[in-house]
Amino acid sequence: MEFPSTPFDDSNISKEREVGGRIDKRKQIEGEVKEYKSKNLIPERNRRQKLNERLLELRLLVPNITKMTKETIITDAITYIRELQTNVNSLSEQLLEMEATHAEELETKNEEIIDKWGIQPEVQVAQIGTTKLWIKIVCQKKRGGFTKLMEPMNVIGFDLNDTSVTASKGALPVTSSVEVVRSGITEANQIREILLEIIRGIQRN
Amino acid sequence: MEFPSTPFDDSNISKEREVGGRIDKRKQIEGEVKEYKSKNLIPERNRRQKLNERLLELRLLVPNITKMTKETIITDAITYIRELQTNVNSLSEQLLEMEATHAEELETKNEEIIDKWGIQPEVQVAQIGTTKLWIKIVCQKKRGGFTKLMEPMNVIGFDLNDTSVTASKGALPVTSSVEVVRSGITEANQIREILLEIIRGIQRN
DNA sequence: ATGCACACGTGACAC
DNA sequence: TGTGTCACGTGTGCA
Repeated sequence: MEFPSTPFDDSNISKEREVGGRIDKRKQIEGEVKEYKSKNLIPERNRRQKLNERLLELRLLVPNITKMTKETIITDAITYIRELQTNVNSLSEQLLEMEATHAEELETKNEEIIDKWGIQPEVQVAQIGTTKLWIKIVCQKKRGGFTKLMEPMNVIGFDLNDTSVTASKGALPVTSSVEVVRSGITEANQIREILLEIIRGIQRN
Repeated sequence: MEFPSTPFDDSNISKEREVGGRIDKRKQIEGEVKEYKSKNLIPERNRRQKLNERLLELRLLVPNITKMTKETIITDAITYIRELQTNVNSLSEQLLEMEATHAEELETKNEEIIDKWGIQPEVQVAQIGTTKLWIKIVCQKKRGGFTKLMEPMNVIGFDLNDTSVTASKGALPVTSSVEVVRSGITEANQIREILLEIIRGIQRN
């Protein structure tokens, strides 16, 4: 990284360079030695210095500097800001688009799977009492599927009461309140897995 | 949107304001009326004007301006640039991360599906000659699956030669060169769909 | 020599 | 009253 040119500097400050060519000339003309200083002099010097410091700081922040002129520093900063703004815009656009396509792709994949393999079985199990469960099952409708689903549950040791089956197109939602009659299994998640396996078996055959 | 304060302006240019307090004083002192103008005067005016224009342009580009001071314009621009830079960084990071998680999620979903339903059947069909096809099938390995796959193909009217079956764990890759003996179906994609349906039927039962 | 960029000191002006 | 910001014209050095 090399700077294109020498920057402006304040190193001449209070050097004995004939600054502004002002004081000295006046001295020559008037023949006086009265060194008048404006009360503004020092604050103004500080102001200029601070401004230049800020300018250098800005220059440090902006890459691809062409020249070290005050004007070009600002101009380059302007183009750089524009660049950054468009970058931010395009990036957030990409992000949103990607989010959308992501969701869409997942949806497409789900549809594709349903199309190929039928509805993905869904099982919720909630333990109500010590021996009581609430179960919700959604699986693909199939000929004789309901009895095929109920049979193994009896085998496992579940006693169903208050079972509601709402027939919908393609899907078979079942909610049931279950009394666990003879079974050591009481952990909801475990029961859920077992039911899922049963349903998959039915759905495959 | 309201500007916080009056901007600096160049409207005083060439007004009869005792600029710099310089010329007039000199006139008073020397008693002459010679209106000396530095050759630098006009270019310097233009330079200042351009610089201020740039400064205003910069100010226009930066939101959340606190004051209209030259220094604050630059300072605000600096903080704004920093802000934009961090924005760009975080956005591109998010983008990359999202890309990664996206791919990962799809992969997870695929694995999940394979775990639940077995390998997704994959069929490629390429027509070589008028009655010759090249077929590649990858499906889940199953007991008696191969013969179950071959039978219906004979029924459809395919005559298999140069069939290669490479047994792999879980998967059953089959590549085959097929002579279409008695069948009106010659469109590759159509054949592909039929084969897929057959495989799905096998995989379900 | 010609133009350009700069720092300088100053008066004016606003708050 | 001061305190801060500005535009101005200028002299200087650099390319």
